[in-house]
This record gives sequence, structure tokens and C-alpha cells, in this order.
Amino acid sequence: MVAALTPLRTPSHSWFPPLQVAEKPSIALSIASALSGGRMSTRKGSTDVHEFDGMFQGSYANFKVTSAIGHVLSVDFPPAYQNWEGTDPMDLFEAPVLRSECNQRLSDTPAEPVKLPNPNVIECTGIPENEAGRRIFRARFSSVTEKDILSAMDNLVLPNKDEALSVDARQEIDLKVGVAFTRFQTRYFQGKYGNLDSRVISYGPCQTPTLGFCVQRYQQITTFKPEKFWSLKTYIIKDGDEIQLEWDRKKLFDFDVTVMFQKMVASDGTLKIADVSVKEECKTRPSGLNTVNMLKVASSALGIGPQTAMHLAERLYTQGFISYPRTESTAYPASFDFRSALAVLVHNPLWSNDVRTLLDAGFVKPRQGHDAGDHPPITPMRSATEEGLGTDAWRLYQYICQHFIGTVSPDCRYTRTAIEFTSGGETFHCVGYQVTHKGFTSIMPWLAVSENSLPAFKKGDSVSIHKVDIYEGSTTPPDYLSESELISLMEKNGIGTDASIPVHINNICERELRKKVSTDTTGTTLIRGYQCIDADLCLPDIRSFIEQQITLIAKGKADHLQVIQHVIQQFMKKYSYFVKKIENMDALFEAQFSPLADSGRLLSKCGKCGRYMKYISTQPMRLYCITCEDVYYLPQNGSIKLYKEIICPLDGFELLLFSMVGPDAKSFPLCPFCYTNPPFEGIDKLFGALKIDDTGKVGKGAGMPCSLCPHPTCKQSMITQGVCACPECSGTLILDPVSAPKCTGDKVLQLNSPFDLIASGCLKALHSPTEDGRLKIRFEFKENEQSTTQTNLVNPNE
DNA sequence: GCAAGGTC
Repeated sequence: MVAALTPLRTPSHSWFPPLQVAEKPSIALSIASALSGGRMSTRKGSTDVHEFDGMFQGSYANFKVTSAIGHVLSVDFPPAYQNWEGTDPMDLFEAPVLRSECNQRLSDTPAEPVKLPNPNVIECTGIPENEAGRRIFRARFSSVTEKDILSAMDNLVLPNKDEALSVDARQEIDLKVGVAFTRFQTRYFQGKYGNLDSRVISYGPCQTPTLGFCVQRYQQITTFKPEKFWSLKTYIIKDGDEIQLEWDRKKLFDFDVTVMFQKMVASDGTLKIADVSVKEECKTRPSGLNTVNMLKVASSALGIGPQTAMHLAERLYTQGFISYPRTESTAYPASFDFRSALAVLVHNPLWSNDVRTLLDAGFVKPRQGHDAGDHPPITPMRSATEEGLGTDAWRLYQYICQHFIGTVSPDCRYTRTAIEFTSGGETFHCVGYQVTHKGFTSIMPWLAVSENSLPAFKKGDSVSIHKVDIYEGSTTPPDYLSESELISLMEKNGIGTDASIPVHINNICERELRKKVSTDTTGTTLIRGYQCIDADLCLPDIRSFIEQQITLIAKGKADHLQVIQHVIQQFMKKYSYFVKKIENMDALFEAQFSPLADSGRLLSKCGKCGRYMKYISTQPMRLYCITCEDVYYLPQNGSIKLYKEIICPLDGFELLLFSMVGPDAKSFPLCPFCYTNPPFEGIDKLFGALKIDDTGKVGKGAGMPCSLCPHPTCKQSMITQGVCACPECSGTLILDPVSAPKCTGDKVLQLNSPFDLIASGCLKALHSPTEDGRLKIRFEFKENEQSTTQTNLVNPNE
């Protein structure tokens, strides 16, 4: 599972030290500590580099250990496929994909700084593939312990390209499937309904089945039909106490039959004690705490959601209070020092008695759990107080401590006494519990066995019946799916991982797909839609299918390209069937949402039919022409109003003025049609409308406002409004059409697009003419809460 | 604006 990589060059003349690259910083630290016996020096950087001297394959060597930070490469579509308008989602399945660096550079490499990425990491080291003496190994260990790391170093293996290829395949499949379905259904429903009020209607092989679990339970509840049932409750009086006996038949769904049994028992009048059984039973202590179990307890017992719980746990980890919080393992490594771990907790009055007893009288080893080959279970490392941590962090820490102490405490032992009675041919019973050893339940009292003592009964004796009643009850639906139950279902079905489960749950909550209220939501409608078109789309099998296919790649049983092609083809079939049958889902949306024509208010005349369009102000902001049935998307996160009733000379649409929010917000005019359908080919490349960021990725959502338009005569275009080149970027300064000048003689300018303004941090640009005909331009920038100004002198016509 | 999965 965990791997470190050791590229080593040992040609006879040049000698390079072994470099080890772990998958994440926490593991680099563990490896370096284990190999150096804690005697290493650490250089801080984007990723820390730990250095120490030691022996490698029989020679002295200066080791360097560093790490990646999670995945090295992420995957996305090329710019040409980023445009929602111009791309048929179907084409995405066969589109090329680009891999780019996620968020990291290895901070120390023998050659050049890191360029690119399991082979990924190998390429990152910058050592050419055919370099003489390049030797690359993989250290495989099953737990991050000194013993396993040392033995992994003695048993190095060659890197496995198949495993890396299977990860790449999953990325590509998830991207193509998710994005294609998401874009199609978002566009389809946003183009028809005005009150969906969500930016996207997303689909994904993890998030959708997760939502499916919630909706499935919701459906069980709403379609539940309660049924009446009846039961016999028989009472006796023993030693002055009334005792209620349970009927072995529990309940019957037929009243007349229940009455018949009641008469049989009542006419007998006595109960014979048929059996008395006394058994010693035990409730076993927990095994080590892993992430998923911690999240379940946090949600159900502490009321802390998965996302928050993970944040708290990460903070507790970085502050040294607990061990690494992301782990699947519930088994401790054989070498784990429980005594030291316990000793850390001895001074906290809350559990000092329990801990002292365990240290003095002897503790037990935790129950054997599951060893996933990653980090040990989550364990307290340092003593803490509530004041030092804050309430919620403290409650989580307290649970982690109690759980740990529980794991090394004895099992809880109790005596279970069951008495069996017969009367009129019917059998009844009562059960008593008597705890003999509290064991771990004294530190985890919520798991305690509840005691109830029974008077002494002797087999063969008889007692008279005090009364026998009929109890009428009714079956009840299950509760809404709790977060804790959802986590269990996801884990059981292989949906997400310990790291991503909180993210998926958060996604469906944030996108308002899952609500606890008992009303239909977009989420329930979506799932009902999949159910009637292609139920596979919202079932967990969709994830297991992908996982099972890419496992073939990882195990070298199938060619990665063939697997990707096969899986993509399956999804293309599903996609085209879904598109063909979307009206079945639409029938459900129609019943729940209002058509665009009934939403919003009239604003701006359509250039095609001359009638006013509807402005939909719920996100995403857009215009809808009822006559033409066309939708025009607007810039988001701001306000929009009509702009001086000016008509775009290119298409006859009425211009709008968009204003961003905030104190220094900029405004710019736009034509609703041009904005998403730029009239000039290559506009994006010519004028930098689409921002290219540091990673070379094209920014999304930036359309063409008038201030980018190269129309030669229109008063709003860049050509007529442009003043000069911007000294800060490659753009052009444009006269701001609306900002009122604050000082006489000054005019407020803005860069060629509001996106540039934000990108360069420029708040304002004021200009005033100078005597020699040039313009004095003062720029105001804001960085780290500090405002600075810069003044430039320019010739207006250059 | 879109997936999932890593980690900060």
C-alpha cells in the first residue's frame, strides 16, 4: 500500500545519494525517523527533506527522504472542450485528456527541479530513463513501523507500472463520465426550469450512489404502510414486584387469533417454569479506531459532521495530540508500545483511575482488528485539556482517549439469566442481566450492559398469572438515514475512501440535494429519474464496476488502453440511452419545478424576435426568450440591469450592465448574445478574454463583454473605448462607462476586463491629462490588506 | 460551472 521510491545512481565515476520519495509528508517523516534512528536533519520546504547518513546496499550513503503531497497529476480536458456551449457532452468520452501537476514540486532532487509525475514520481526525479546507473526501487511495507520499513528496505522491489496505469485509468473514466452527464443534465434542466436554484446538477459515480442511499431510505419512509399488530403481555407478582413477561410469538397481525391465545392462557391461570438458564456472557472490547469509525461516532454521538470531524482531527494531529487520523486499519502493529501510550494519559483526572489500574494491574492487548497496511489506528499521543483545545476538539479528543483506553481494557462480563414459562400451550420468558466485570464499559459508559435483576425462580415451580393483556401496536417506518448509517453503507459498497467520504457527503448537502426535511427535493427527483431510465446510474454497482475493471490493469491482467476503451464504451451507451429517455426524468421535474416562461421578470429585448426576455435571477443567472426558447447565460455573482437601452449593432440584442459585488465593484456592459457567443473568431486568443493561469489552465466562465469587443464603430467596443496598454498585464485600459469621477478632471478607467482587474489586484485606475498631452494614470493596488499606488505617464494613442 | 481522490 505505502511505497517509497529509491532512485539511485551508482556509476563508477559519479555517485549520487539515494533519494526516497514517499507518498505524503507524514510517511517521509516516519521513514526517515526509522532509518536514521531519529538522527536526521530536516530542511523545510514545500515538502520537507530529511537527511541522514546510513548504509544502503552495503555502502555508506547520505540519504535524502522527501515526499509528494497526495496525487502528483490531475487530469482535465483540453481548452477546446471547456466551453459548455460549443461542446457536445457525448464528444467528451472520446476527447483527449491533459495531465498536469496537481499542487506540488519535489523540493530536492538530484538533477533538475521536478517537471512531471508512480512512474509519475519517477519522472519527477528528473533522472532520464536511460541514464546509466539509474536504479529505481519501490519499498513496500504493510504498516508504517520501524520494523516493517527496515524489512522493506532489505526487500526492495521494482516499481509497478501497472498500478500507476490503473490510477490514471480511474481518473480518466471518472472525469469523462462525471463531466459528460453533469453538463448534459445541468444544461437540459436549467434550460427548462426557472426555480431549480442550483449552479449545477451534478452526476458522479460516487456522489450519485451516495445520494441514492439517502433517497432509497426516504422512499422507504414515504411509501411505508403501517400495519396493526397485537401481542400478549402477561404479568406475574413475585416477591411483591410485578414482572412483565415477553411472549415468544412476539406479535401477530391477526386480532382474533391473538384473542384466542389470550383466552387459552387466561383459562389456564398459572405459568409453569419450564426452564431456568444462567450463562456467563461477554461484550468484547473495541479494536483500534480507524477514520471511518471515528467519523461515525463523531456524527452519531457527538453531533459533529464528517467534514468538521476531519478538520478537528487534523488539527489534533498537527498539534501532536493524536496519531495520524487518516487510516483504514483497526489492528495495531505487533511492536506497538501500549504501556507508553497509556502512561501519557495517566494525569487526566477524567480517566486517571482507569489508566492507573490498567498500568498497575496489567492491561490487555486490543482485539485483533483489520490490518489495511497503512497507519496504525488513531491513538492519543499527548495529554490535553479542554481549555487548550476548545470544546469540539476536546470532545473528539476525549472520545479518542476513551476508545483507546477501552481497547486495552478487559472485556465486559455479565451473567444472563433467562426464565422460560408455559401456560395454555404458549411460551413466555423474561431475561435478567447482572454485570460481573465492567471491563472497558467503565471508560465507555455508553456501551454498558444495562442491569436488571430477577427474583429467584426454580424449574418446575408454578406462579399464578396476575393479568394477561392484549397490546395493540402498529409497525413504524425506519428513520431517515443517519450520517453514521450512510458512512457504513458507503464503506460497505466501496464508495469513496476514508479521505473522500466526508467530501461526497458534503457535496450532496451543499448542493441541496439531500435535505432532512420530509419534502421532495431536486435530489429525490433526480434519483427517481435515474430509477425510471436506467437504475444502474444511481446504484453502487456503478462504482464497483469501475473499480473491478481498473483492478485488472493493476494486476497486469489487461491492457490499460483496452480497459479504458471498454469502460468508456459502456458509459457512452448508457449516456446516449439516458439522453434519449431524458423526457421520462423530465416528467418528474415538470411536476415539481416552474417553467422558465413563468419565472423571473421581463428584461432586455431579444435580437431575434424583438420581444422582451425573462431574467432568471436564481443561480445561475440567465435570460430566457419565451418565443425563441433560447437561454443566454450571464456573468455570475453580481447584479444585472438594462444599459441605457442601447442595442448591439451585431445582433440587435439590448445591452445589459453587469456589476460585481463589493465596495470597489466594477461594472461592465455586455450583449446577452455576444457574451456567450463571441461574434469574432479567435476572440479569446486575440484579447485574452480567457485567462490563462500559472498552470496553463484556461479559466472558465469568462465570456465576451463589450469591453473586449473589437467592433470598429460601436461606442461600447474596446476599439472606441480603449485608452492605452495596461502597464500591469497584456490588456488594454478602457474608459469605465459608469464610474463617476471623484476628482475633477479625473476619469476612472478599468482594465480590459474585470477578470484582469481582479487577477492583477488592481482596484482603481484614475487618469488625468497632463500639459504635454500625455495621460497621468494612477493605479491603486491592494495586497495583504495594504493599499499601494503607482503612477504611470502614457501617450494615449500608443 | 463539471468527477474523484490525494493532501495541505
